[in-house]
Amino acid sequence: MSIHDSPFVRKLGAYVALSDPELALLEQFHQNRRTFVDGGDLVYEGETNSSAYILVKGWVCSYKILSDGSRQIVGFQIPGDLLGLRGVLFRTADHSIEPINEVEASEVKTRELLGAFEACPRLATAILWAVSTDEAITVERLVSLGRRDAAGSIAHLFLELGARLKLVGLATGNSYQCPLSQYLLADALGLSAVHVNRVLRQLREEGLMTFRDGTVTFDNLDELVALAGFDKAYLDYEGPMLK
Amino acid sequence: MSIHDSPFVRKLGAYVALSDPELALLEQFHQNRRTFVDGGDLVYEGETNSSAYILVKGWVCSYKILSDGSRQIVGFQIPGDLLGLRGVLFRTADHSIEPINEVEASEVKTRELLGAFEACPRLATAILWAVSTDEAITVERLVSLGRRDAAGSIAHLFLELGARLKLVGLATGNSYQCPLSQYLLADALGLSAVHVNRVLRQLREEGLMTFRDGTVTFDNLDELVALAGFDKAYLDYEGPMLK
DNA sequence: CGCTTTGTTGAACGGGTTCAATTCGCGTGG
DNA sequence: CCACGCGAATTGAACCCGTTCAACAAAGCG
Repeated sequence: MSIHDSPFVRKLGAYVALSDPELALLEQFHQNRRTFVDGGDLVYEGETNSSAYILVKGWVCSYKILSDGSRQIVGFQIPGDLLGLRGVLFRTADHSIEPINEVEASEVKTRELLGAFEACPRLATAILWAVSTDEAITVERLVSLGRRDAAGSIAHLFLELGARLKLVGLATGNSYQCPLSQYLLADALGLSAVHVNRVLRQLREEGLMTFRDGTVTFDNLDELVALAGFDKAYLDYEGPMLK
Repeated sequence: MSIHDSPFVRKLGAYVALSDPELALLEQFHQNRRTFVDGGDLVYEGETNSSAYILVKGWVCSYKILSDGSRQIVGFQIPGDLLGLRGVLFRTADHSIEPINEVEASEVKTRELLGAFEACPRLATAILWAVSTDEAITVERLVSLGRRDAAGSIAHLFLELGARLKLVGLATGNSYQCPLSQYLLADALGLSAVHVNRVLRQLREEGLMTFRDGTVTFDNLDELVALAGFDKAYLDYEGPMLK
């Protein structure tokens, strides 16, 4: 399997044209493959000198635990995403990262990553683009928490995940496999699991979308997009922007 | 006035040791100084080929308008912050940027910025660090919207702003000047202005903090920090990390 | 086969919204 | 100098979206 098959490498290449030495460095990043399952987090909040990971297979979520014991999920990551970068850049991880299903990820240690930035600063430029996409996603989630109601917020999240999965070739048409539980959704949406359940039923009964047995189906895409105020522009990229 | 006096340059230098050519490029960035007042946004959502700005004086907010007319403020920026980077990287701005008081900012045009990334990729590395700090701030705001109650959320925002102002030398001790209206606070916190007003009164009457006539005062810092679950670690940086 | 996790539904409660009215400071024009 | 208008702050009362508590069903698993 070639390095070019990695969704992560293809993503970076879409932002910045990559030279051979840069591709070689990225190949290095993929050497240390690890597997994670339920129970063992990839990164723990507060951990120092945590590694970054390139997610190859499966889903993870990034989250924070509050002093009252409640939890806020900051985002979900899917194959091709880079995890735990802030933990490397700032020496201490400001959030935990938990596998949602069976996960395979390439570990990139602090020294490797910073060394790569020294050797090929253009790589850092490409990663700047990737991080900016992540930030756009985080901002949309923030808007959902602040100003969208529960139905709009849920619809927006499923539309976002669908669009992101399509970009890495893991979804086609109007449905996709989704390993999230209603509890995970609740912690991501700032809602209770009970209410997530009710709103999912409502969306299903209104013929907008169905989430059942790990499968999301968009039954009426146009109305769902209108309800969520969803505009996929923030996820798309066309490149390379830097030759 | 030397280029080293710019809070923005000092911040980047704290992440990555900057060479003379890199400092010269940053000096270029400061050539095109502009002034903004109430009514004219620096960047409009949907605008193509918008510029980036280095904020020199005054405060701005980044926001999005939803289809129902409501607004979500994504963040506040203060002197030393870089604005509108995503609008440059992705050709289209995904949010608007509005001046809150009288603002001075150095405009950095798309070509300048991308040209600088070509010429000095280490600059992009430094900006990657800056963007990651911004993302950490956005994530904390997301946590507030999702899981903190109104009082905790308000307290957290004021503590965050105080800590950020201290880092650029615009606050000392237990108080600072704050140009935000209760309407701006409401749009940032996902609350109504009415409720912001009530919670501010409650915080004042409980002796925790006072926000009046444009001045924030922390009357009981310890209890306020506890109420907000505030940990300033995500704002601090010690560098340079890359020599 | 019992135990745990996830999903489902009902009923009562509550934090925050909405609507509405009042006050206060301040700039502007007559 | 004062009347007027306007944005921001303030407060009360009714309402509602989402929470909490509680019970039960269904599925997976040792």
